[in-house]
Amino acid sequence: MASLGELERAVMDLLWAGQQAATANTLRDLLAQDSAASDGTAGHQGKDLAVTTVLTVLSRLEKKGLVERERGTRPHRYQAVSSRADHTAELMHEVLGSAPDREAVLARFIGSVTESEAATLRKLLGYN
Amino acid sequence: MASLGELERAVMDLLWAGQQAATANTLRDLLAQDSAASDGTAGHQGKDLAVTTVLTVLSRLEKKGLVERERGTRPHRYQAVSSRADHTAELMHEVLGSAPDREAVLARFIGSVTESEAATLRKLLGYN
DNA sequence: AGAGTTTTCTACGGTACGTAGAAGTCAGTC
DNA sequence: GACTGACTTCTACGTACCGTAGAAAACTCT
Repeated sequence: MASLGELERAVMDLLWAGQQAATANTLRDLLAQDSAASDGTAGHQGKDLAVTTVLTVLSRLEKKGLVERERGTRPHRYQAVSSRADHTAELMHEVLGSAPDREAVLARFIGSVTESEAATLRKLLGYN
Repeated sequence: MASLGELERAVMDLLWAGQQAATANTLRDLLAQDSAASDGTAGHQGKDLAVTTVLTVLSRLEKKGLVERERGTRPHRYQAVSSRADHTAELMHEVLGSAPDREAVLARFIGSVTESEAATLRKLLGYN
């Protein structure tokens, strides 16, 4: 229960990128900017969104436990509950846990890892 | 683009478990059996499905590239395109690739790995 | 109290999935 | 070669999720 839609994902990316809590308006502006990056690399594409749209998405993300909001300040400020790295790692564990034969999965996983990733892993596992 | 619904997942689990290609009828029977396993561990739960339901799901899985069917034999026979381990590992890579800071993700991932998993990983990465 | 800002409520269209009946196709029989 | 039974395809409906946003309510500041 943790899959994200395209816009939800875009919002999370912004929250993860900026380390500070942001308001819905700020996020809407950032989304507009991003979509204006029409350099072909694409990404999200599209016209400016209504603030209510952003707020709806933020509410949904809050319900999913990915986002936290400060209700004290008047323009509520939103921030990611956990870092992107943490979230992604957790997701990876979820995927790994979805199979009964974890060892086999890890074997395949390692089999197609890049050399630099392998190096990172060796370093991380080294001391022990 | 690879998330599965509950029934789709149950069908894939059966195809992954049985190493042989199976017909829709066989799968329907297996699903009925599984759901009868009312030992509280739950899992999928539910009454017998219509064969057409199973066929629809199989078609969708085929379109997603997860399942392959032999059209030659009359009761078509279905089988998983790749093993569960392969599929799961691929998913893990997808998740890992969804973040720009892979190193950081791997660090968190390794941080919360069980000891036996860590051992497996060390073994797999050892020779090099 | 009034005006502007912000949030909540409600809602609609699209897509995915569980579910299955109706209709079409195929293989073997009389 | 037409008929029957098995199998497959087509079509469809209900639910849930997501993008999207207007309408209404709540709040703040003057």
